[in-house]
Amino acid sequence: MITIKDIAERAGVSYATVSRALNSRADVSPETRNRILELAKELGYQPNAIARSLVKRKSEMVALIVPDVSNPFFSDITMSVNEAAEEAGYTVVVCNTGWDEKKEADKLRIMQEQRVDGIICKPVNELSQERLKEINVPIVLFWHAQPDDISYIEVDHEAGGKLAVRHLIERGYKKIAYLGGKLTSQSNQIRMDAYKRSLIEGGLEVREEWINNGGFSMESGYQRIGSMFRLSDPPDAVFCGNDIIALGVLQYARDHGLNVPRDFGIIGFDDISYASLPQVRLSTISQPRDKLGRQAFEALLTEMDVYPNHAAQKILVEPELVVRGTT
Amino acid sequence: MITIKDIAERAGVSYATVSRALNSRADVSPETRNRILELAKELGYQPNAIARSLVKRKSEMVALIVPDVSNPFFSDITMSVNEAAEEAGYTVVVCNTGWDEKKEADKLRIMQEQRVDGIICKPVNELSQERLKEINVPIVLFWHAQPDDISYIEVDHEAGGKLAVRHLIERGYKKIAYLGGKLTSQSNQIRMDAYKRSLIEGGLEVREEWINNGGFSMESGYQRIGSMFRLSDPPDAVFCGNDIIALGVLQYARDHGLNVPRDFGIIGFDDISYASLPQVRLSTISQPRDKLGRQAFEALLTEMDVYPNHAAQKILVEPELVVRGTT
DNA sequence: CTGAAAGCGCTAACAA
DNA sequence: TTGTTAGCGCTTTCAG
Repeated sequence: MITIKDIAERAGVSYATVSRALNSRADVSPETRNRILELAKELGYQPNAIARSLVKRKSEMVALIVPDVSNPFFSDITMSVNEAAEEAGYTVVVCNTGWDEKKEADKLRIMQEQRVDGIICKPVNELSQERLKEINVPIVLFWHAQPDDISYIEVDHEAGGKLAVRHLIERGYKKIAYLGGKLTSQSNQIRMDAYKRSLIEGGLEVREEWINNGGFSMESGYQRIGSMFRLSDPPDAVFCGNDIIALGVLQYARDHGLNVPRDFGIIGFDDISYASLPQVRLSTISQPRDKLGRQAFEALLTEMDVYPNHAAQKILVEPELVVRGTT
Repeated sequence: MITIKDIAERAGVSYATVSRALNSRADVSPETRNRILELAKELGYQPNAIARSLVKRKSEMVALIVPDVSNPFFSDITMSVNEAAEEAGYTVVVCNTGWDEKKEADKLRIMQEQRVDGIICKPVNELSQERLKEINVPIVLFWHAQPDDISYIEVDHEAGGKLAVRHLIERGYKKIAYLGGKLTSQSNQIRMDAYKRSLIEGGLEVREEWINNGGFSMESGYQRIGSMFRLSDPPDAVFCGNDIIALGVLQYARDHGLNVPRDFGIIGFDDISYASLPQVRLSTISQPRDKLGRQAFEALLTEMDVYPNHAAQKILVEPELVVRGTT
């Protein structure tokens, strides 16, 4: 591997001069500059970013830590964060926690050891105060974070929940169920609360047996709606905590000959790409992933700017109702 | 940020000793070892991976360069590479090229400057000899690479193409079209050749107007099958270069009241997760993404082992026919 | 405009 | 078992 010293030797200058030329600083004579640049190209010189990072104390890398890259929602987010980062000259390290808090802690640690300049993270559960204390790097969360000094960005789940339930009510459904994700998920909580409130506002009853929280998977949705249909008084519509769950429900409906949306209404949350597929056409609450990703990165940028102070940005992105075939 | 020197000072030892203790090397007395470890924890010491990388000339990072992370196929690959890498103690940097060769070249360069220990790459097009020369890092490609000294892993597209077309013929379709991806894509070429050969073997005619190559998107599939249906003699089945294209075709069929599979047969390639969705049920050729990802990383590991020599692994993964509702 | 020299934080000989 | 020392490849004062 060839270094600036090699170039310096051949050019007959000190390696400090090479460094200056390569970084196109003004205080180098055009002649030596060009000579060095040519030599660098000729020798196939590749700057060592590691060495540079060490002295500059900046890696030009940011970490994106998500629970599941293969989940379309997060892969869209990954995409848009990547785009924004690239424009700003940053490289993104994508980490997968697999919804495992231990792994999450590991990734958080590893990324700090790698001295990334900042972290964007969708935590599995709420990050404890201790864990937050341990993080001494600019960070932006996809989460309704409580601490004042932490920046977050999120969709307005409250508004989203209302949107969904009101829509169901307008469509004439009377027995609306909620099939949520993990109970520990705060956004799930918020959606569920909005669900309950909207039900009451709409003059409908809140029935505990129509509320169920569990995994964020198709299988889980399939299973859980199945149990609900075995109730003596089953629901006639369901608001799902995310589209994946809704897809499971749709599959169940299909397998059991239910007519959607006539006999049973389904609305999801997220608007993942599946949702718009032919013969899926899931009604849902759209989270604008491109906006989320971009804004998250921009928030991180300003956070990095003011670090170690905090910009404390609290960004709430408005969701949107998308009506398709299942309601 | 606290360093080993800080710890050394407090512990009253040289910082070399601290380094030894922290790396749990044998030649440190248990007492000093424990003292140092405690001190490190107490001070919240976080090793600087950058500094370590600089001296060890290893970053414990590998790059995964793909055209589109948000494409379910690649996000699955990303997932499985990630898993395998993690088990081996590596961190994965995921890069997105957006099917843009210029960007690809950039990413390749940047990753080398970051001194990743290895690269797994799905090139947009075939990498030129020059470009290959410029890469002085262990690399594994998702591609039928020609050079003897380059390792690659790929699905056996030839076998996949045969599988698809033979299946269509068995089902009784007589006028089978091919809707491929970019003509410059070698795997697309191979599938198309297999398509033609299988047609001939099956006693069917190869008609140029039933062959069309274009973008790997739903929109593209939708548009292109539309043009084909406007032919005076349209096809009665189509083998699509990937599932995304097939999804576009399915949408077209649905929008135009075609009965699939009775009037028109559709088979895709990849078996992305959409394919198994309720009311999609796309017949397809499955590429085992978990296996692809894992094996790619393992190949990279042995490649890194023997570097700068080459292991020259040529791995062909067998695809599988998955029959669902569209054929 | 250029060179000398001091580090960035760490590992790894080589001595002691 | 521990300390001393020389770097890894680069940026950045500070002189000249």
